[in-house]
Amino acid sequence: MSLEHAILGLLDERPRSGYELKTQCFDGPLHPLWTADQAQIYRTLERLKRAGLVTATRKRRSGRPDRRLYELTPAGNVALERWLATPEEPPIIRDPLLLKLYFGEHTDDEDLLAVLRRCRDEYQRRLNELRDTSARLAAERGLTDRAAVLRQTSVDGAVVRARATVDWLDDCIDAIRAGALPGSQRDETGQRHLFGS
Amino acid sequence: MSLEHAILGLLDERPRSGYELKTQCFDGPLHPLWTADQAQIYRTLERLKRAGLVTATRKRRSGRPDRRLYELTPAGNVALERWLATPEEPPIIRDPLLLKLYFGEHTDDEDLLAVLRRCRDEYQRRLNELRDTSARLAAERGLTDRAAVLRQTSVDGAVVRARATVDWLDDCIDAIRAGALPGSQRDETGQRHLFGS
DNA sequence: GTCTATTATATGTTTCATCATATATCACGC
DNA sequence: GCGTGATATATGATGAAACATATAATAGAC
Repeated sequence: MSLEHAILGLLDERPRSGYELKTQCFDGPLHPLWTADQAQIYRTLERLKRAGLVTATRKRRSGRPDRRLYELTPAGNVALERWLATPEEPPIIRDPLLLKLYFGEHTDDEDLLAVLRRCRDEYQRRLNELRDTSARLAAERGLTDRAAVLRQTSVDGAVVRARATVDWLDDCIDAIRAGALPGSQRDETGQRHLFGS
Repeated sequence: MSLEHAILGLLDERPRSGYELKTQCFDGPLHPLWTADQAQIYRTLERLKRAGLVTATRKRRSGRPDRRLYELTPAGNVALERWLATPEEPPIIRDPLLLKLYFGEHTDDEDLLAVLRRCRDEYQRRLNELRDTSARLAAERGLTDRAAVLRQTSVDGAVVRARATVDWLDDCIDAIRAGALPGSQRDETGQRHLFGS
């Protein structure tokens, strides 16, 4: 499971608590790349501990509730490195938006546009978030820092997809607004189309 | 759930059996957009039947085992149209490849390249599959056919992402091969980098 | 002193997806 | 007549993710 290894990667930097993993990592710089539920994080930490890949130590702190600091064991480090060097199939993407277009024959232009615009705005929001993350990584980094360059590369991978999607959605929206869909209210003649001609 | 509605969309064209949905649809033209396990299809059909959105009739056929033909009820049609016109959040994407780059500080260049190339090849394979699907849709369609244009648009949405991803991976692979990563065996000086300068 | 927000961890339930496996009919080759 | 492959449906087990809820300590406001 990838979440396990994401957590191992984060603990490889330094020991952290479940709370810190959630609030400082998965809700922070990692958010546009991988999100995780709080419940899932604690259960995964427990599982990693049972597997001997991390150890936990309870820390008492004045002024705050106790917390459990997790850190990598040598076995955890090995598991992380092995996972990092192992090629993997890219994930299967299931996007309801594509289905709504695919089956959209009887949906009218206005409804289609509403569906497309909502997705466009959300992809734009994610793109902005990715750019923020990228800027923050750039600010932290030294130019000879392998880790920082790889992080930017990783964020960049998410950026190119988000940008391609926003551009495609903009094209779709413009075309439909121009009445390019056959059978639309704006296309009584059937002469103009999204594709071809 | 989107699978439910994908099935409603397919049954809206014509009545089909579970087997046909699997072999002719989800393993066919729909494959690059949405895949579904056989077990999941039959269980979803059962659920749609219990919800009154489809009806099933057992068909005896000489030379073949019996099959159950499912068709939309009026309620099923309403549910489909309502879903189609409802905007929805785009899915959260969790891509292990991005994590492997993000945490790749201690991975050496050769291992990184192997990971990237494997993903590149698989995205290229998917891109080819999408182009086949697109070509088959284009061959079937009349130019004034709203359904056909929307299907091509939908496939096109998947195409632009796959292409953007392949291009990005090509850039990454070329850069690493050129020794652009700080700390790599090929970059003893630390002077050349993937980003900046 | 009580209420609220923050910090911190934990458990129960449900849904979706995958995998494995079971079962049955029929065509066809041999 | 026996195995094999295609057609066809179904169930059990498991895992990943989401959502809700519970609990508890402390700080600070009022």
